[in-house]
Amino acid sequence: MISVIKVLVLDDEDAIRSFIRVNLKRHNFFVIEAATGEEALEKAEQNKDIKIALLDIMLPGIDGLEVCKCLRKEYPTIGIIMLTAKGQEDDKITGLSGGADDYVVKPFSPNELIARINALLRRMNVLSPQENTQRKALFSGPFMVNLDNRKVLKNEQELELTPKEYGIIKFFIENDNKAMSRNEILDEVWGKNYVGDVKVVDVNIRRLRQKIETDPANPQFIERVWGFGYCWRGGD
Amino acid sequence: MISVIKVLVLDDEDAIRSFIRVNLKRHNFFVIEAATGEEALEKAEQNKDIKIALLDIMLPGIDGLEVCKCLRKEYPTIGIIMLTAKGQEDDKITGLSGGADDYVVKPFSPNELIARINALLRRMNVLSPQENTQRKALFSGPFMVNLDNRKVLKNEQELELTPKEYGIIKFFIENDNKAMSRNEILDEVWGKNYVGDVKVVDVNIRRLRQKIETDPANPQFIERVWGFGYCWRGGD
DNA sequence: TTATTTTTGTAATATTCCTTTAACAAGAAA
DNA sequence: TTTCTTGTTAAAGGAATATTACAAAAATAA
Repeated sequence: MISVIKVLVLDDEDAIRSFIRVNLKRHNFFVIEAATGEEALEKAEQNKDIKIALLDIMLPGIDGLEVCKCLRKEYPTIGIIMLTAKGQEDDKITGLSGGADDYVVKPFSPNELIARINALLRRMNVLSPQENTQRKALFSGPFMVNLDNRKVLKNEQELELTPKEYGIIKFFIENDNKAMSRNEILDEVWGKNYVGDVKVVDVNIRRLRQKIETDPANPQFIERVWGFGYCWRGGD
Repeated sequence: MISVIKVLVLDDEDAIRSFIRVNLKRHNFFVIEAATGEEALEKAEQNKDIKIALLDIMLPGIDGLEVCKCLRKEYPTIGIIMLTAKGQEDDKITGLSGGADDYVVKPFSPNELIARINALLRRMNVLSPQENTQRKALFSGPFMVNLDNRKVLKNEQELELTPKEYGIIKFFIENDNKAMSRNEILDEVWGKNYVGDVKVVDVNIRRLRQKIETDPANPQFIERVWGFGYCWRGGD
């Protein structure tokens, strides 16, 4: 049974809140937003079942650290992740000693944020075993790569991938929208010591396309980059 | 999630502020202007989320260096680029030791300024990965060359370029407004070992023009330089 | 172990797309 | 005009990629 997980997001920048909201919603989190420390505490009061709080440290007025301490005191079971800008490294320690469970350094990718939240949820033991496994994963478009059991889903549908195919799609999704040369793929998936023709990449790409593309003759996820290699287009 | 990046521009000359404003806006920066040091500090006070400050050094009253030091002290995470006039080279050291992150020597081209800002933003790590990718790009007039996924846009519209065409336009834009001989182009795009007629350059230029010029019969971006080669005119 | 299945690499062929060549036209300079 | 440079076009040629079949190797099961 998949219970909805409520996440409180505190950041004064609209753009960042919006960025976080969109990405959390995509992963079925219920998002509660706050632009100020006061608002955050208010929202927490109203929603006792918040599981995770994402708190920006740098804020006008009551800052993220204050909010962190208050939340920790009032709701000891809540998971707290601090959002810190690079260069505020010192704040990490401050944040963690202030009762936070983890921190994410801006800029973070949606996938990193999701990964941190999922990791924290796992540590907090609020997940059922199924959910627990489900949350060790990469996401891209309709794909989910479960790093735990090495299974890949497309639209909740399991794909039957071979080890090489799994390696390729994982590498691609880790490098969304970046053109990768055959040799980069070879080094990553086959290892730097591999001796043999680079052409193996082509053949394996072909097999992978056969399995993941809606119309393998007109690939939309694995794009070819003439004279260079291939490029993953998750489309997020 | 393209969050707007606020840039503070301090220069006493209207013309220069205007020049910078126009070009920054073109690249989706939010521009905050100040004509005096006092005004700059005021504006900074009002806009805590300024990411980048462009400060002219030579100013009546509080000069750019003073402003730099104040900003650095009050807002340590802000990125500071000094604008120095040619001949004030000494100021470079002064500027950087005063806490600046970079400097640009006047007169500068819009593209140089944008490139410096983007490079600094990347160093500052304030960009989300997507933005970061977006900013690993070259700009020239309506063109954007994404170095990450090797795509070229003209007015946000993707162009379908072949590898050679991509190589040529990239080389051109890296050398905006500089006449390039056929052999320089050949060496860069085809490689120094290439054996064959230099004429391939002409033919490929022709095809590239076909794809990028509004009126290929009257090229405005790729200009011919009689008896020498070609020259890119981004028009910034 | 042996047998069976699955996965992977190789190689040959086909296909598509890109590059080069070459011949001619047009334009500029002498 | 004559000569040289550049632009245009078409077609040949070549290179990169896709596809396929088969064999080898590895993993799995009996």
